[in-house]
Amino acid sequence: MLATLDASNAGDACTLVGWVHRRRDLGGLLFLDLRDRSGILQVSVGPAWSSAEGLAAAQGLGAEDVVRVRGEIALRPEEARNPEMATGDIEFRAHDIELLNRAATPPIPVFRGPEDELPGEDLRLRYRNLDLRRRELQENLILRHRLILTARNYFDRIGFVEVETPILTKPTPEGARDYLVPSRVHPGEFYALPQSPQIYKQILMTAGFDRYVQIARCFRDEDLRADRQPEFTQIDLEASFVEPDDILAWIEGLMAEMAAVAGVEAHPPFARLTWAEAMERYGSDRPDLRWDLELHDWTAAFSDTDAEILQSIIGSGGRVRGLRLAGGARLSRRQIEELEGVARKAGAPGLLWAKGSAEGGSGPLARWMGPGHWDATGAGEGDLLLVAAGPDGMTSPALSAVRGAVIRALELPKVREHAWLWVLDFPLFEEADGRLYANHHPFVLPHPDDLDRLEFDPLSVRGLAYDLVYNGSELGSGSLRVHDPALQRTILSLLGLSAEETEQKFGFLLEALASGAPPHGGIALGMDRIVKDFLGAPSLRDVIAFPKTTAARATFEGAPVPVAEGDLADLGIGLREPTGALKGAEPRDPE
RNA sequence: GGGGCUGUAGCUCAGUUGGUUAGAGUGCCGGUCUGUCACACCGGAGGCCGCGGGUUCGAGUCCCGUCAGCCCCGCCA
Repeated sequence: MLATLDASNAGDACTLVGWVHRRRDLGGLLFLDLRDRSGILQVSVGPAWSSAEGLAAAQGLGAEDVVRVRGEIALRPEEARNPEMATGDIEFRAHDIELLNRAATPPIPVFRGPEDELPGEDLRLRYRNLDLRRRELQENLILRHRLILTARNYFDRIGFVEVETPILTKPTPEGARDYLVPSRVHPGEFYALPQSPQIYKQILMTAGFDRYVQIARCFRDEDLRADRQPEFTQIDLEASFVEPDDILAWIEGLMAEMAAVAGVEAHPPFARLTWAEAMERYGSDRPDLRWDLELHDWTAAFSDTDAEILQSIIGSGGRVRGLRLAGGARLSRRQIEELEGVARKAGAPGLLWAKGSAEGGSGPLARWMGPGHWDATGAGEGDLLLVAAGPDGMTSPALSAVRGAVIRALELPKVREHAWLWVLDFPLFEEADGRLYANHHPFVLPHPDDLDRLEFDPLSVRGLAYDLVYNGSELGSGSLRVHDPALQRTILSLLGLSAEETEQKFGFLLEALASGAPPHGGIALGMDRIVKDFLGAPSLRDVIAFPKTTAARATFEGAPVPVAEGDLADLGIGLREPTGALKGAEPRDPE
C-alpha cells in the first residue's frame, strides 16, 4: 500500500503498482503521482536513476494508466518536501516502468483540484467505476465495511446467530409495492423480493433461534428520495422472551460501538419520548433534537378571542398551537411569508404571526391579542409568534415543517451535535378512506394497557413499538410482535382481511404461531442511512457502490432493459404495450 | 401521478434586450523546460447549445412538447 510508506522505508528497493493519478513533466525530470486505495506516492523519473526505457515509458503515460514501477524509496531533497502530503517526505525513484494497461482518457476526471466542482451526478453514475476511484467515495465504502463488521462482531459477541432468509419470497398484501419475479416453472405465478425479512424472522423465533440477526437486503418498488433507494440494507434482528428495554439496550450498545468507529458521539441511554409527547412538543414522530425549540398549546389563552376564525376552530375541537421565537422579530416580512409557504406546503391553510414590540405588537395575529395573550404566550419585545390553528393532524406537520425552516432562517444554535432519541408507543393503526391501516405493520403487539379497547376504539390503541431517531433521521424501527394466533387474527380482521384472505396470505405465519411461538420482538436498522448520517453525506448514493437514479435506473450497466419476446413467452408473460416497454434504456455498448 | 431546478466543448461553467464567426478554465494533442506537487510557458484541435416542433427577417436566448439528472409532494405496512 503506497501511502503506508514513510521515511523509515528510505533505501528500500521494491516494486510498486497503481494508477497514474497525475503526471508532471519538467523535461529532464518527470514526476508521477501513483495512486492506490491507500493514497498517493510521488514517483520521480530522471536520467540519474531511471533507465532510458523507463524515461521513455514515463513520457508516454497518461491519467489512469495502470503501471508497475521498479525502483527505490528515497528521502526527497529537503527543499522538495511536501508537508501537505501524507507521503510528502519521500518519493519513489523509478528504475523501470512497465505499462500494465493503458487507460482511455477518462470522461470524468478522477483527480480533483482544490477548486474543481464535481461532475454532474448523471455522469458520476454513468462512469461509476471512475467516480469510485475518488478518495471520498472509497473512504465512505470502507467506513461502511467497518460499520457492518462492527455490527456482526457485536451481535456474535452477545449470542446472536446470523441466518439468511429467502430473496424469492411471497408477495405481501399491504405496505410498499413488491418487486415481482415471474416463475418459469409455474407460468403465471410470481415470487416477490422481500420488503424486509419480517415474517421469516418471526418464524425463526418459532423455530427456536432466539437471537437472530441478518445484514439483509430489502426491496421496495416505490419512488425514490435522497434518503430512499429501491434496494437497501437493513441490520435486521429479532429475539425471543424479550421486553422493549432489552432491544433498546442492545441497540444502544450497538450504536455506541458503531458511532465510535465513525467518530460520532453516542452516549447511552438515549433520550426517550412517547409518540404522543413527540407529536405534542415537536409535531413530528422523528424530531431533530439538536435544537430544543418546542411547540406550545395556546388554545386556552385564545379561548376568549374575538377572532372569529380562531373561535370557530376552537369550537370545533381544534387547537391553537405555535412557536415562540426569542428575537424572531428580526425576520423580515418576506422571510415570514416564506415560512407561511412552508406551512401551506405541509398542509396548513396559513400561518398566523405576531411580532412583539414596544408599541404592543404587529402582524395579523397581533390585532387580536391583548396583554393577557402576550403574557400567556410569554412573547415580549423582539419576539415572534408563529401560530397554526386546527386539528392536530394539520397543525403538527405544519408546525414541524415551520420549526425546521425557522431554525434555518434564524440560524438557531444547536444545543447538541448528536441527538439520539427513542420514540415509543406508536399508535397501532391509522385511519384513511374510512378504514384502518397498520401504522407500522400488522404484527406489532398492542400495548397491554390498551388491549381492552382493541375492538371498539382501535385508533386509541398503542403498539409496543419503537423508532430510533438520530438528528431527525429515522434510523430504525421495531416492536414486540403478536405471538398469539387468535390476537393476530383479530388484528388482521380489523384491517379488513376476511378469514379466507387471512388464511391465504398469512396462514403459514399463523400456523407457525400456533406451534408454540415464544413471545418475541425485534428491530430493523437502516444500514445505508446510518452510514450516510454518520458521514453527514447529502445522499444515500454517496454510501452505496452502485445506486439507482431517482427514476430507479442503473445507468452504468443500463438496467432495467426490455427482454426478448421469447424470454417472456417462456415465463408465460405477454406485454400489454410492447412499444411502451421498449423505450428508455439502451444498452451501453451494443456490439 | 403532481410541482420545482438543471441541461452550451471530454469535464466545470459564462453567454446582456432575440442580432455578425458561441467564449473561459481545465482536460486532450504537439513543442520548450532537472525538483515539480492544480508544475510553468508556447501553439493546436475540439460544439446536434439534450431532443422535436413552433413564433420571428433572425433563436443558445421566447413558446409548446419530450427525454435525462437532481430536489420535493403523493407513495414508502
